[in-house]
Amino acid sequence: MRNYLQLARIIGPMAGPRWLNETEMLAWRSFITTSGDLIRTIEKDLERFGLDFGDYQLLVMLSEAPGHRLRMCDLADTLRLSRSGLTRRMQGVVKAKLVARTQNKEDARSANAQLTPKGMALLKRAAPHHVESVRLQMIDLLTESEARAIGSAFTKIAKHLDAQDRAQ
Amino acid sequence: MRNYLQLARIIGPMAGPRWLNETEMLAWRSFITTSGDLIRTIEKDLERFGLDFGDYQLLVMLSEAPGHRLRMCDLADTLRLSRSGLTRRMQGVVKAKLVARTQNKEDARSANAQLTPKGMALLKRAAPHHVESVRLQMIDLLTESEARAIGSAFTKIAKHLDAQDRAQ
DNA sequence: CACAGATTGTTGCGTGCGCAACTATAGATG
DNA sequence: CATCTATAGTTGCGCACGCAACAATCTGTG
Repeated sequence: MRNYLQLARIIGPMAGPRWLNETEMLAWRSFITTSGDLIRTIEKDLERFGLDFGDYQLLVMLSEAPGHRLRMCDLADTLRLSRSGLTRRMQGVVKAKLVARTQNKEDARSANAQLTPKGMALLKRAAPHHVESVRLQMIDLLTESEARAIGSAFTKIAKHLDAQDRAQ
Repeated sequence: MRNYLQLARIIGPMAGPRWLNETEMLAWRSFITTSGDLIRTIEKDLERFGLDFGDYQLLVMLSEAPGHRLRMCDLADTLRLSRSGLTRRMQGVVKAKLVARTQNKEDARSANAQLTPKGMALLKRAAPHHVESVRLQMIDLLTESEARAIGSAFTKIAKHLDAQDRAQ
């Protein structure tokens, strides 16, 4: 019993839950409740191009890759999709001729996703509207310092998640 | 042609896309890529209680409602679920006896979701771990001013989405 | 070279969700 | 009071996704 009391003194008063204060609670709750609504709204603005948010992100990632091309598994990683999830999502954009499947000369297991000229053209048409939508629903509502804070905050969070992941 | 040039002078240089600057781009991209990862990680920490993130939010909303009880449609609204989505989600928590369906005396169309003592007990057990998880993965990584900025930013975004919604 | 283990992509299956259609009830309007 | 419209909840259906199992291929070690 004395051991327990000593431990308690070391790790604090029962190490009781460190509840969130008002500022922290607002940060967490507003983030949780709003982020989904925000993304859904921005996704709606993409509908007229026949794209959903996942398709758009896929096109963007390819457009930024060397040769407008990525191995399936690398693309899955950047999109936070499982390999099977990407297989299914590819079916849509391939059918729409926005992306083509090509084979990888160096590794026969692997396949490439290759942005087609049609896909690039659609992306170029959609991007200005999408950016305007992101501005209207989010960015233009923020002060400079809020934008900076969000950037630094989520960058830190991402680094932390990554480090944790790497350590299994 | 002269008309076009005059118009251009009025609305600006082709009203070309207002691309995001570096700060804005970082805010948007870090938010988009990280928020999903963050939520998935926090959801994993809830698994040992047999809850997913949706279940947990449902229990929290009920626990904060008067009488630990909400009409189905009000609960659906707060959870950002469709009515059918809530019907299905309820099946899980009702089967687990965490929530009970009760009838509404004032409106026979309507049903109530009622948090059970067992549900409340589970929430009380899970909450400290969940809060610790939220701290570890997000809140404790933020400076005071970042937390404040995220709170005010997402609150503004939510208000704006709401106002837009109300105006159809 | 042979073969064990890792990596890549696909498929079957289960799950969670939204939409549209439906039923039941409430409220409004003649 | 009759009826018409709005609201609450459920069900059928389709879709996107992850997991586990699988086939094909690559890599490393003897």
